[in-house]
Amino acid sequence: MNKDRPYSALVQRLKAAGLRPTRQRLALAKLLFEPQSGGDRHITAEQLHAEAVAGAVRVSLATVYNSLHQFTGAGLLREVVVEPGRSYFDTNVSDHHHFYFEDGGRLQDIPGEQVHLEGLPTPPEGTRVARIDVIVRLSDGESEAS
Amino acid sequence: MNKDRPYSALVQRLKAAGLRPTRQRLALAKLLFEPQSGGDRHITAEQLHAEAVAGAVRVSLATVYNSLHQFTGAGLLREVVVEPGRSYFDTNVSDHHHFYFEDGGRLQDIPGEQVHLEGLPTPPEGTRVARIDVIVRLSDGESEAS
DNA sequence: ATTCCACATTAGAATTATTCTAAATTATTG
DNA sequence: CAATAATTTAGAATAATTCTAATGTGGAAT
Ligand SMILES: [Mn+2]
Ligand SMILES: [Mn+2]
Ligand SMILES: [Zn+2]
Ligand SMILES: [Zn+2]
Repeated sequence: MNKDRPYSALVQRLKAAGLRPTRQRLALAKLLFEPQSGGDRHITAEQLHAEAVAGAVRVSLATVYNSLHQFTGAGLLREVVVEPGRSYFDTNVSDHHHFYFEDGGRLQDIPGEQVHLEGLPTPPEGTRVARIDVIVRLSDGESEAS
Repeated sequence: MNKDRPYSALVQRLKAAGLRPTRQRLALAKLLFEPQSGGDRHITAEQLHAEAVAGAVRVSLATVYNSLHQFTGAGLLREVVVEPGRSYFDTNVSDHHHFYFEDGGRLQDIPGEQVHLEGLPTPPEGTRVARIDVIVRLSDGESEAS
């Protein structure tokens, strides 16, 4: 609605996270949190950098890494590891799980409420559960008939 | 019982997997599958290489990587990814899950039977579930009182 | 508006885990 | 014992990520 201040919501979001709303962070936040094609995103640093460059945003890869980690620290993103040597950053920070398509290397959300995990042992003394990740790895091919 | 042929069981295991029982593979298999301190192992390539070297086994890091991947391909090991840039190889190839201690970077098995996962959506057409990983990430600190 | 400085960005080098290459070695077969 | 194919290996190469140290900038204070 505000064509005059198209970034004001994002500016607030960054400020609230204690991050200065710089040109680079703002542009990256826009790509991450306001995608043209709605919905949540699962993206690597390299991919985001490529998008930025394609969108005529001047930003270094180092800054993309910095920003992704800062956003993650601030709870705006979540880091998901499915393969050695590749980190995905997830704009969906709610409790949820993932399908991982092993061929294409794509992630797809599984809403957290609909999954129930039972029978997990109590965590050892002196530790607490920081997070539970469920990753359903999918490969090509029809599933077996029952 | 067989002091004469202490490796015969491992030799069979490798042969059955279509892998020549070379000195290197045998020594690595022994470290992996016959640990002094019983129980399953979660180990990185670097760690296994260090153990081998410490045990006066001459083997290159490249061969450790090769062997770990060959063992994994043969179903003798399973690869577990919990952190970007670090692969653990798991001697427990049964269906099971993991506690991950974020501070020390250690993995601990959670038996598969005792955990029940319900409400997972059906995998998309043309795909099948290759594996389901549940990783319970633990950090230091007492858990909240209820 | 100008100054100031803590915070932010950046190019490029460095690091880390892993893979590749091509030559030397070894296990098995005949 | 060859002969052959599989295996090992040192070292180079790659890929993702982090680090360094120099430069730039947002925004508070004047
Ligand atoms: Mn990270
Ligand atoms: Mn691998
Ligand atoms: Zn997600
Ligand atoms: Zn395990």
